[in-house]
Amino acid sequence: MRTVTIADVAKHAGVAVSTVSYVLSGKRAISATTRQRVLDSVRVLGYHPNAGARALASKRAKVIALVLPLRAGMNLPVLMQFATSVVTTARQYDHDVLLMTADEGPDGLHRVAASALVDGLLLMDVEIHDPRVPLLRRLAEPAVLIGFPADPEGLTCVDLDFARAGALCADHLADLGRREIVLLGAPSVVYERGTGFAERTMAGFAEAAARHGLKAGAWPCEESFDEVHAAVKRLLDERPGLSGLVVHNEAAAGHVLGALRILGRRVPEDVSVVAICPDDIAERASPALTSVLVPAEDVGRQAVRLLMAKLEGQSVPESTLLEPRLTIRESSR
Amino acid sequence: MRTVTIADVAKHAGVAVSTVSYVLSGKRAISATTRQRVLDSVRVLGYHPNAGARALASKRAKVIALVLPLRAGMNLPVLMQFATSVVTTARQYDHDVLLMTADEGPDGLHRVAASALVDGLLLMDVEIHDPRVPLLRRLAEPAVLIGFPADPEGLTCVDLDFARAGALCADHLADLGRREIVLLGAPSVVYERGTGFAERTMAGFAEAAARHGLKAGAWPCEESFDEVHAAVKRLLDERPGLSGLVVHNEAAAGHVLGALRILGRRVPEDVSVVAICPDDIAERASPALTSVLVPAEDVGRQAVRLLMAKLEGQSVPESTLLEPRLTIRESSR
DNA sequence: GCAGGTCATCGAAGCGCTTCGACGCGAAGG
DNA sequence: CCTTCGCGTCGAAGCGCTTCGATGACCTGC
Repeated sequence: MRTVTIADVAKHAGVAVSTVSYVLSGKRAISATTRQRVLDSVRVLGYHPNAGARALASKRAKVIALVLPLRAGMNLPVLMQFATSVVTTARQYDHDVLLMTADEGPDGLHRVAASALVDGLLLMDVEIHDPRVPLLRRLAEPAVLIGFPADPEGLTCVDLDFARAGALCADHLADLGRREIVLLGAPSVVYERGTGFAERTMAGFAEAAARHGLKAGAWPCEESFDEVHAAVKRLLDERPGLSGLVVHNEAAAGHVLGALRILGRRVPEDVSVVAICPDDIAERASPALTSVLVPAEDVGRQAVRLLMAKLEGQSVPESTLLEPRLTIRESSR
Repeated sequence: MRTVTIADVAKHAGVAVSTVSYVLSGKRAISATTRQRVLDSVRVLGYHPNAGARALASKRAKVIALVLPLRAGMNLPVLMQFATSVVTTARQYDHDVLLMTADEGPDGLHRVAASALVDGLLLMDVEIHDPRVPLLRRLAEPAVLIGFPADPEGLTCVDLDFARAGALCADHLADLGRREIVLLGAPSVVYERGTGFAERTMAGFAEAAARHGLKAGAWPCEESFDEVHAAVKRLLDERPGLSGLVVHNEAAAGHVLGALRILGRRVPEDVSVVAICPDDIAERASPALTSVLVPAEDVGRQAVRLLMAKLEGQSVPESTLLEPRLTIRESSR
């Protein structure tokens, strides 16, 4: 049983190969009757265009690369939601997704781009000084970045507006009458790596706190229960008047609540807690956390759309910031 | 700047196109001098073979599909480790990985296979009665499954030997002199879905417990802290003599320890706890959990190897069970 | 010293598809 | 009535690569 080719379809429908191609691509007008005949033949024979041949002739592989930082330190649920939404959205545009890990580095990107395996690139977890960015600028293939490098000039970047998110949290705590607040952030290694989003959150938070005249501070925060516990203990020792906490660290959020409980602080009576994390984590915590969600699905969808637009040759904004949304739950009032 | 083709390389090296091809594929003997000349030209010109053309001519895309269950209920870190190891291993065989979500279903598999987009398939999270299995049997493309359907006849399946894992846990607890033990498993929805590994663990556990003459039981277990807490409370009420616990649920493992602490049971003095989960979770828990790790990386590597072997036309075992390893930590003695 | 065999290389035929230019035909316009 | 146009369709030329058979050149061994 040989695989069905476009020539088989053409013969079966009694038309030329090119006619079948035009029916399938819609790039030229075809009469309704012919179109229907061809479509029927396609169905009857179970025809699927050969991806390689199509790519070769059209110079479009209909595949995009998704470069994921498959290493420790990232929040997995978010990554997954993101990946899912990228795959789903790409399929809506009739594209598939090639999975790459960041540790293939710039060479890997160059390889898939140069071999025309993919038409475009989606890079996640872009760092401030990302070695891949200079390459991207040189590449013919369009790319969309999740996150912002130091100089986004000429690139296309998408992200949650973390500065607004940080500010939103501070605003909320201020509204609740909390006067002394602290931001518990990512593990210190993340800051050292210069991942932009952590810093932008801090900046937005600090700005809003200052605007409200609050006493505010920001601490990095590790992810194991013991380390979180120790950090919260130190925090409460240094800031006995602490009444508001923003946790920008998905893995630590649950532990923070546990630590506060053990250390005799009631949430939300004594301390209001707000997290910047995916909804599922916030909801599962006890008490449920007021949170600004990282809209991983939106980011993925938006990123794919931008990439598709670029593939069409349309021009797109350099920077797309997604508006954060605060959901109020039990942990703050 | 047109992209460099094999013809450019041939001209630059002063040889025929086919010679370049043979140098690159190694499928025919080429003299050392010619080979070197060609390789130099490749380097100088920055040649990358066009993936589409290669696929078309050779009928090999050098891409495999990885079908991931990107939905709730799976353990994300494990999934990630697995995905990473698949991508890394595939690259070692000079293959790339196309990411697919399970929700494209059998049609999606058929599409990528029929369009020759991929040469083979790797399916994760195979269920007992998986609708994709009949399709796989019909497909020309080789496939490797992670997990076991009801009838693995004619397929190629890889998994941790969960029965041995369950038994290993029971053995360990018996060795410690624990006489009354319980297995806390996956959320009940997982059992209802008929995911084989959960049941096989239970079977192995029960068999070993019986062999040691232990009083044993098995409970499903949800994943939120509150539900875990409630379940553990109920468990202790019903089985006041409980002295050994096996937790086969990565998300709940940490919560179980917390619940025991709150309910006044010391670990490991009163209750020894063993988990079946990735090492990182076991290590991060407090006290650190004795655990049987799910060797996600091994599974991924092994699965890719099997798939590559099948692509070479070699015959491979229908079933590959990976031996579990128990790591003893603080939570049991 | 020549038949037979290697070894290294070449040329050309596809692989299955897209796309461009051409063509025939009926309708519209002069 | 003849030209012009546009619509629907066709044929053929690639796209860049692999692979098969062919061709010399060079050894062997009798």
